[in-house]
Amino acid sequence: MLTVNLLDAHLARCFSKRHLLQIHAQFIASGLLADAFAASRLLHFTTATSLVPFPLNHSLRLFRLVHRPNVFSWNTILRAARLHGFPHLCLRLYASMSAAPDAYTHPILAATCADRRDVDEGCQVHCHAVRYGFGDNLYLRNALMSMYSACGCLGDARRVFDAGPTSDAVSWNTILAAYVQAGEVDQAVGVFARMPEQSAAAVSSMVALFGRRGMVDEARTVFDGAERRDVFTWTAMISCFERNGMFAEALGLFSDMRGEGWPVDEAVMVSVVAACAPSKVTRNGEACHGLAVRAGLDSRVNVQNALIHMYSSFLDVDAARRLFDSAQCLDQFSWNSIIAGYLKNGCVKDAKALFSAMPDKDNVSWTTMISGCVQNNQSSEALTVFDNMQAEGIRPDEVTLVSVISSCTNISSLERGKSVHEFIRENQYNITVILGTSLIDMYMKCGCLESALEVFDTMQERGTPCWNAVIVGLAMNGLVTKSLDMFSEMESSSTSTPNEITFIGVLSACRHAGLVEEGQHFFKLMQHKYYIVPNIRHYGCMVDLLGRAGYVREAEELIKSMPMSPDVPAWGALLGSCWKHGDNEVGERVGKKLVNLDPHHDGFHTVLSNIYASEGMWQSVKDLRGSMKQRHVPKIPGSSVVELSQST
DNA sequence: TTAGGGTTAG
Repeated sequence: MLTVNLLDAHLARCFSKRHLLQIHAQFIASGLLADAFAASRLLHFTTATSLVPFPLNHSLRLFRLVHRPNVFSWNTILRAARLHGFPHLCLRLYASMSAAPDAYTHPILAATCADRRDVDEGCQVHCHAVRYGFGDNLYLRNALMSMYSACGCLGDARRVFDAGPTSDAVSWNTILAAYVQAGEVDQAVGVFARMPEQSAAAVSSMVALFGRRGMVDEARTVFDGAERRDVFTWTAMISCFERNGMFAEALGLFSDMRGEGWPVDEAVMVSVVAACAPSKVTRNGEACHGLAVRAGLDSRVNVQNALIHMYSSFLDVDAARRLFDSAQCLDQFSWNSIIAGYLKNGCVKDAKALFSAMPDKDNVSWTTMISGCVQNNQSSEALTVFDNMQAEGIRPDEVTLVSVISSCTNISSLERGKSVHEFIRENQYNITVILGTSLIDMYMKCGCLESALEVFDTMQERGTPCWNAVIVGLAMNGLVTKSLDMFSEMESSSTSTPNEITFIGVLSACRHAGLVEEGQHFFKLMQHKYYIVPNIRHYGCMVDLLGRAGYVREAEELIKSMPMSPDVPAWGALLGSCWKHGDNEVGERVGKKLVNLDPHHDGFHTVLSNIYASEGMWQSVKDLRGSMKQRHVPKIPGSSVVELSQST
């Protein structure tokens, strides 16, 4: 005769399907089905077993045979339905419950509503639980918080958190996760600071949140001050460095992590491989690949994908392709990465072949093709791909539209640009900083200043790139005063800080209008107020500005003081100015320099020979003429030199 | 019983 004790003993030794079915048979034969407690024991075992192919079906069949299932059995079957991927069954089962729910019942139901993101049913569960008197139960409140946050109702989650008499570690981690997932930095920071115990999970998610928002210092502070760290925490910090362009720091921290004896897992490997990708030195990346192989992680699809991306960045698309071809498992990332790899390496044909062969093209796949065409100077083709994307019914996102708009800019198609802008308005896209910037840039380059400024005026969030597009665009269109006014406005706005591109804009505005004093003022301002080290383009602008205005000696001084070697356009601009202003002494020095720098450029030979001619140095003229490729060059060389000087 | 953390492609 089977008793409950005997049943438990059997179940503890049950390792085969055959044995389980024997237990079942005896269970039914001995009439234990009428014993709600015994039934609950068997039911509990069957829901979790892998001995039968469909344990839920198996359990449901058994459940229906039980005479009067107790609430434990009901909870067991509800939990099983949820865990086996049938959350929608749960509320139907709940509605037919023959036993009164207990404190365990509603948390399970709340979790199923969270799984299905169904806040209406979640609310009903909440009401039921309160009506049964479980409103203050901590487990219930934690489950409800999670449900509300999964459904995007952060306010409700917070109300549940604040309303209860007590909260535990789960409550704190849940409300923190709610804010982190929603990207609510301020709220997350507040909760994190008040947490009685900052778990490794909490630290990891804060570091990751700061990392996503570009707040590297804040992430570092939390990481350094953490009492508890685990592999997740290290990965979050490494990834934070990686995604914010601090690749050396990422690799350095990985080295520290290994030095402390932490194991290397898949996720950290992915981040580290990603940190190796942008380097021109391939040694670190190859070492990481070796490490992945030794750790047995190189066959993981995510590591494979990161490696495909890395070898593509090393311009070794063949190595990337070998990994792609030999992978046992490919996912969306694999396809998108290898296609991006071909495009980065200029192989548009190969990219297209893979693109048409790939099984599911998502938004990223299409965007990869569009931006790849743009990178490879095939902007018209990019627009064709965009048309096909829309014909396939795939919704472009802001990143897609940025590439599409830049195609319009590249082919100077105001008409298409306007229609894309119209599409953006009709579909109520959020004009993000990058999207707004590309629209402004498009209108500016097409000469539609009004439309450009209209976009700028209607933007909610104006980042530095938008201001730059306006300042540079106005300067480019000859509206120098307006451009400089916008710069002042930018300086007085608290949200954006000028960067090196801003100063390229203002300096070229000054050059355009011959504003020497203003140019010198801005050149000092960028260095002393904003601590921006001038780059070769800033120097180029200043040299040209000074030279054109006749300050040839000052321009020469500046060019000599450059910390980097001046490029041909900078020297060329100065040579043009020397000729224009008749400073043959400087002109000769600069001309000689240029003839050495670029021996095939006949224009420089011509200017220099003209300088020699005007000084009556006929032998030097003859020598120069001998080294020129073309015999009949125009005598007055201004045009070619001027052209060069405009290259900024 | 309940909840929670890190990773890759445009």
